[in-house]
Amino acid sequence: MDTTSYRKHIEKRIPITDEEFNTLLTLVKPLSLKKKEALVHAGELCEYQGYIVKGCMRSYLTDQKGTEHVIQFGFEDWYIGDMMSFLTGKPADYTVEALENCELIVFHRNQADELYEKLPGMERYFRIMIQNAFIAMQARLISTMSQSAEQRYLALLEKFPKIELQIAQHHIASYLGITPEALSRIRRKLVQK
Amino acid sequence: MDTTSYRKHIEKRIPITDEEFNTLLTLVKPLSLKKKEALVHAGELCEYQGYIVKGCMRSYLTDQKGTEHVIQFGFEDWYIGDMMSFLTGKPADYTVEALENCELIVFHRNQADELYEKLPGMERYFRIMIQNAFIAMQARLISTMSQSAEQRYLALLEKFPKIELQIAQHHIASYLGITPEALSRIRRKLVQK
DNA sequence: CGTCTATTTGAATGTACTCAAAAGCGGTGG
DNA sequence: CCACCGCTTTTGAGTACATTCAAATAGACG
Repeated sequence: MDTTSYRKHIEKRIPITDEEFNTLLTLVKPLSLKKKEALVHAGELCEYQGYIVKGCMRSYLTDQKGTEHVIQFGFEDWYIGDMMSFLTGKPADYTVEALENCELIVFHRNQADELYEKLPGMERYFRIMIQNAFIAMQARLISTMSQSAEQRYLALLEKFPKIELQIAQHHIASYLGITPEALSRIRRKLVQK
Repeated sequence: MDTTSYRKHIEKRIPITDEEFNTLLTLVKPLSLKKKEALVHAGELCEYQGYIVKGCMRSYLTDQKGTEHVIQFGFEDWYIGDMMSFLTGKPADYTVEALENCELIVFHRNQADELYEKLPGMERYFRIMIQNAFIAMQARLISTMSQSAEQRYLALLEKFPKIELQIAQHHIASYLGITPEALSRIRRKLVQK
């Protein structure tokens, strides 16, 4: 598997030597997922955090009524997984599923201690990753609280102009926190303008 | 100022010697805020992260229409501040305000490098703090997306049974993402049962 | 081509919102 | 100690937006 983008992603945040990167590669492994396969199912322990080399994924929660809620999409060069479960060892709340055939580089939670011991710099790298995830999550909460569904949809399109080519409308609706019917009506209204 | 709870908070997550803790104390400072005073105003740089020794606070965002949205409450032994601004150096989105007279221990962003250099273990401590913040934020997003306002209100009461003694109802409504009128009606309905 | 799923459309319903006004409560000064 | 003021909470009426349920249309895939 091509690890170029993975290395670049790390080097953007912390310095890393060839030797260190090779050590890192002994602690992670490639994983292919076919469309609809999952990295983790809700209720299981999330053993891996995945770096997406190719493809796109979604993590979602199924509520008491059986409705799915998309928590996050993952695109190339993003991390995905149930962070809570991975970090705490509790069962995952989310299912993390491939929306198309995907290539991941995955990191097992049992190797976290070894990783931080052998490559202390990675502690900072993961801190930065989590910071970014936190900031993104907070931005999303704010937009949910302070904007209309239409505004959120437009903001999403602005941020990811090609999202509708990759991701089904009902998944986008779920991410926005509305029903597919509601999104369909918003789209119709926007086209009419 | 009494730093016992602060030290305990750290020791729960990482080992720290007397000497290290004393070093840490040279890098932070106590700060008192009177009711309604702010640690940071939206639009300014958030220079400090605050550890709340005593009192309670809220961070909130004011949207285009002038409506305030409570992002987070901070109670004793919690951190508060605009993480995004603190970490990135961009202007804060939130105002972080004391809801009653407060005692904080604050950490200045310019001292972050020095802190991590002198006390490398703190890198892990802050990673854990951010992880927890992320997990909490995500849980909140999920509850906003998958539960009714009434369910969210009941869940909040369960988590913080005494919250209504400390925090005004309209702030709680704002935190729940509804208007004060809507919360008042939910409460009436619950009492009638 | 046929089947299954996704998307669109329609109609009725519901939840929370806005605007407006009344009631309640707490603190301050006379 | 009471009267007043400002702010919070409650209540009412009308409205907007998204939901639910149901059905029709469109697309994707074997």
